[in-house]
Amino acid sequence: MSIKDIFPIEKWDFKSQSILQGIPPEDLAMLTANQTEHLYQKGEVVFREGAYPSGIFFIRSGKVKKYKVNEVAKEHIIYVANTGELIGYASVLADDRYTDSAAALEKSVVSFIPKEDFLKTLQHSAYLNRQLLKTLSHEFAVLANSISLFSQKSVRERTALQLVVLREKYKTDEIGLVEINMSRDDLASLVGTARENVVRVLSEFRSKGYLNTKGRKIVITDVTSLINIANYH
Amino acid sequence: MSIKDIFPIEKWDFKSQSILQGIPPEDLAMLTANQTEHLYQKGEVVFREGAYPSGIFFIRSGKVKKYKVNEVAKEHIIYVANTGELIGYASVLADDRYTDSAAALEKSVVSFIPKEDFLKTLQHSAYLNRQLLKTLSHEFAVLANSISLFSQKSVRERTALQLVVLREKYKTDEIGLVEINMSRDDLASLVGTARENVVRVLSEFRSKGYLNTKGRKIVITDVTSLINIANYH
DNA sequence: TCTAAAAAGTAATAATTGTCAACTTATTAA
DNA sequence: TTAATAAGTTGACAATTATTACTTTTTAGA
Repeated sequence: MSIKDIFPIEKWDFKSQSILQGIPPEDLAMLTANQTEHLYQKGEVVFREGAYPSGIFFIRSGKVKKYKVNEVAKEHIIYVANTGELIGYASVLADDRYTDSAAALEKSVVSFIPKEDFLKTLQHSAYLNRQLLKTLSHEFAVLANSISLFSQKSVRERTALQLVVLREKYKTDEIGLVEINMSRDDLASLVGTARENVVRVLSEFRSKGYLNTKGRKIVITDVTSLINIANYH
Repeated sequence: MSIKDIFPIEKWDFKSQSILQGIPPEDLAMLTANQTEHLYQKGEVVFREGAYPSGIFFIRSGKVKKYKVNEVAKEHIIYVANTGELIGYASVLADDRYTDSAAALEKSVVSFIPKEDFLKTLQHSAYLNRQLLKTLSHEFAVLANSISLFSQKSVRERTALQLVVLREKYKTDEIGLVEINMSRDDLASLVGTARENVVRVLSEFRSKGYLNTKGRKIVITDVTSLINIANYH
């Protein structure tokens, strides 16, 4: 049984991978003509909120957090972008500054595509246009889900849900046990609460046998129970 | 002094008005060829989450709330759409069911444009494509702001902020005092808390001279103080 | 492999928010 | 106009969440 039968993962995942999948080769060539590749260390910033976008980013490997920082320097993670996803493009399209920051959650390889190439390709490629509209609309729905998550669920429920979502994101090709490798601080700012609360909830889940932890690593052993706690009908 | 000098209203407002503004006449003609108009009474539902979209909606007059309903039938308002805004189009573009519901907050006139006309116009109009991409990207940023609002601000701060935003939405053409005419239940589900909490915060603001209330109507007399409470730097 | 430094985990307590009950003020329809 | 109904308001209290202070474990570098 796949998790998709019991949990609507698509409500929480952007799948911007699809943007470049199936793109006509000549459009892709135009888009990637001047791309550059860069290795980001864990914690390294890809772009910062408020800066003017000079291009878009494609995650070749690794994971990147998208987050906002408040007045007292506390982070709030809006989304965890995975290998194959495109980030930073909405700000280019809105002709606005970056509205959030992005930083590598683990060692990641990211390609940079200059704004000019992106916009030029957009003028030529009906396919890219269509895919962007479709993807953005979906991402919009995902964010709307996140908002009601915050306004209507408890810390315990939100933690359970984010763990289920993270488990999907940390899955590797080989089927087997999934290790979620994320600091408690990052997990807390994803759930939207204090680190202590996340730790407490994790302890409870551990004691009930839903998961194991080893240092920062989390292995979920009973997804079904977590899905029930997240209360998704 | 305009409010724009002290408060970034664009961070909280979709401005999807711009989608149809400046559209070439022939594109507009194609889009609106088969539109129908309908008067919605206060509270009447325009579309419901989970339904398959058959078209998009243009608000000719009035205000429409976009909301989600949870398992215990509690509403959460994601956004208040105003006269001139387009709604329901993201679901058509994502080729998905409606991901939220829409209902009139006051007597409203709404035009319906069939999905086929919308998609056909989209294939012909580079302008519409560009505007939609730009608008969706901006709306995405607005939702991201709402998420951090929830995760990082108290009920009191959120209430202050939503009042400032609502004041802009309830402004009429004539300059003068603005009456926010919204039920406490709707205001509470916009702020994301219980009705009682919103009432309490309103009482405090009233006693401090930031606003007056008369029944459900709210008149803000000191926006600056509210902006300071919302803590927007 | 040893050892600081960083991160994870725990407990107690304070602050905020949610819920219930009672009551007052508006609104609506007979 | 008035009775009935709905909506708004207030207070008390319970539940949840944040904060502070601290111990234990893990990690990364010498």
